[in-house]
Amino acid sequence: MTTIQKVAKEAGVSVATVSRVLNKSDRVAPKTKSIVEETIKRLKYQPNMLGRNLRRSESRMILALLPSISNPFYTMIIKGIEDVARENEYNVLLCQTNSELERELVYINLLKQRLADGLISLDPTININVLRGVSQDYPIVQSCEYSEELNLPYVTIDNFQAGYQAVKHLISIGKKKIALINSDNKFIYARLRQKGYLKALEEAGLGINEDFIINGENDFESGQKSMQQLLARKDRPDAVFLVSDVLAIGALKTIRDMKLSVPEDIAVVGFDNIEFAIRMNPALTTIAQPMYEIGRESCRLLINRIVNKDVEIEKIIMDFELIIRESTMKQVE
Amino acid sequence: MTTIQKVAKEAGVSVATVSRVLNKSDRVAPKTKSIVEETIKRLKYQPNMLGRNLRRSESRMILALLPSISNPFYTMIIKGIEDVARENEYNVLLCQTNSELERELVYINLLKQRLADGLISLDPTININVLRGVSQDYPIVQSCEYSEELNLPYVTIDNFQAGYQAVKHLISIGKKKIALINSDNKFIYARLRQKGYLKALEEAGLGINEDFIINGENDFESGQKSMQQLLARKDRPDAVFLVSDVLAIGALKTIRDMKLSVPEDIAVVGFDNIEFAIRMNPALTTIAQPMYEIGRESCRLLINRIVNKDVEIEKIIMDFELIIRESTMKQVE
DNA sequence: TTGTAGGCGTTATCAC
DNA sequence: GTGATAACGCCTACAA
Repeated sequence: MTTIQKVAKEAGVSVATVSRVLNKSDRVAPKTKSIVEETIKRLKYQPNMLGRNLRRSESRMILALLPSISNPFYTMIIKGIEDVARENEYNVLLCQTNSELERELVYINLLKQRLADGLISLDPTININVLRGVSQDYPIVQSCEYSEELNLPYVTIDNFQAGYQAVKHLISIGKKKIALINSDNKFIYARLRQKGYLKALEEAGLGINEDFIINGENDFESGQKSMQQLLARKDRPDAVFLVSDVLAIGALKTIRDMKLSVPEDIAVVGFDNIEFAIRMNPALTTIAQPMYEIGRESCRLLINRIVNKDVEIEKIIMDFELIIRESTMKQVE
Repeated sequence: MTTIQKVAKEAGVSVATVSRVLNKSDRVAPKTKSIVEETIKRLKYQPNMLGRNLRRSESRMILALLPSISNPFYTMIIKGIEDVARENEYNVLLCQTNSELERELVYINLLKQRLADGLISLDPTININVLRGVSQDYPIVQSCEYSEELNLPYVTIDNFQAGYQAVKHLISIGKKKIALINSDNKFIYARLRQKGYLKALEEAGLGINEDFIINGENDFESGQKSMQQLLARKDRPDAVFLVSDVLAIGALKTIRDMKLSVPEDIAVVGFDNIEFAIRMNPALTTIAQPMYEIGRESCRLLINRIVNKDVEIEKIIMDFELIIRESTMKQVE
């Protein structure tokens, strides 16, 4: 293996000089510099990051904790995180927790073992007290899902407003019996979107039917099942707001199986605007979050904190957008 | 920060002893051991992996090179890789190359910089000669996509047989004008599946129409466009085999837009059996690969090679399965 | 401008 | 069974 020692010897200089050339910081004579650079190239020398990392006491690795990369919701967020990381010469370790506490702890240990410099939490099942403890010692940023109790930076959208707008839209196209298929209320986004849903109904003078609110997992399966449950009722809803496109895609399958039509029998609004949303049959009305930007901002905040532990704690609210498609529109024949 | 030194001092032993306890390899007196363990717990000591990695000259990090995690095709493969990695105390860095050479090179540099111990290549756009050069110095395994020229371990399925079976199925349901929407022929899987397609047609005495074979990108967009191209023809096909479900989903959208029915007007067979396939309208007939197992095997081979550079070069062919669904079946009303 | 040398935290080879 | 101590490869005062 070519080490900095060999380069130094070969170039007839000290390791310090080679190191200076490598880190282009210090002043080094142009002539010496070119000799060293030539030698580096000739010996195909690449610095051993294991040595550098130990010396600098950093890993230049960022953790992104998420339940599963299979959820298309995370795709663009991850891309945003990775882009900013790369711009700042960090690598990103995607940590699939499968929402299991045990896995989360394994990854959080990477921080303690110095294998990662910071962590972006995208969906914590973790005990809030554990997170609080860790966040005192290591840089942590919350993305999308967050806890106000923790005084940590986060990036999110106004989920209350988003839920409110989604349901207002359904009301505006004449729907009166609007159901909500939500994920677990342990999530702050779930609680906020539900609040928005309730506010919109109240404002429109539509009564609230508790049976029209269903909480469950956030996957296809659950979307299908929850929809079945709603459609089995005598007084079935004429519209449904689902807190994710994945849920909505599951629901669309159920609706199709029951030979009902969208949006005539049931209008459907999803959330996230994942790639598939526009390709569904019918194309899905949904709330678009600026996922790429959310990812970028999250990573920016984290790196700020890694570089300067005492930087101001930013809390960023991004804009969202309601995208109206076939699932709430009369089809043009 | 708690270091091994502090633990040693606190426990009244030498760092060597603490290290022995940590690595549970060497014999150490039960009494000493328990004192050290107690001290470790009390001081909440966690070994600094930066130090260990430098000393051991390993990073315990595995690279998985793939174009994009957004392609659901990779989801279960990645899970398989990660599971085996974790079982062997490795971490996996998912490297999205976006099929750009430049990015691939960045990640391959991580090997040279000792930040990774090995690499699983899932879709190389990289120059074969570059890969050959790297593979002499570092452990590399090819997964799904591979090059026979490189004498490297790989895990894949019999893509020729798979293409052959898919098209035979279409023939068996009475289709005669069968098109192929393929990805780029630079991929070995693309060439093999095409060969299978041709063989099935020839065997059935169906002529080959060059215009029925379309090569393009492997994404929704391309599936949509290629299908448009086929349906614009006067003698349009009555069936199409697409080399990925993602392409097929795009194609289904086009077919729907044109108000044609599946499978009556056009039967559709995809490839990969991604999660969405069964949830499409109509549900998609497809070839299922044992993706999770492919991932596991790939990682197993890689770790074998990391541990022992001179281990036998295994080449593993896994089984596939044709899954018949609505897109090639008369709908039961 | 350049070189010397200490140390980052760990493991592993010697002695004892 | 245990303890010194020398690496691993790099960076960075401090000297020169």
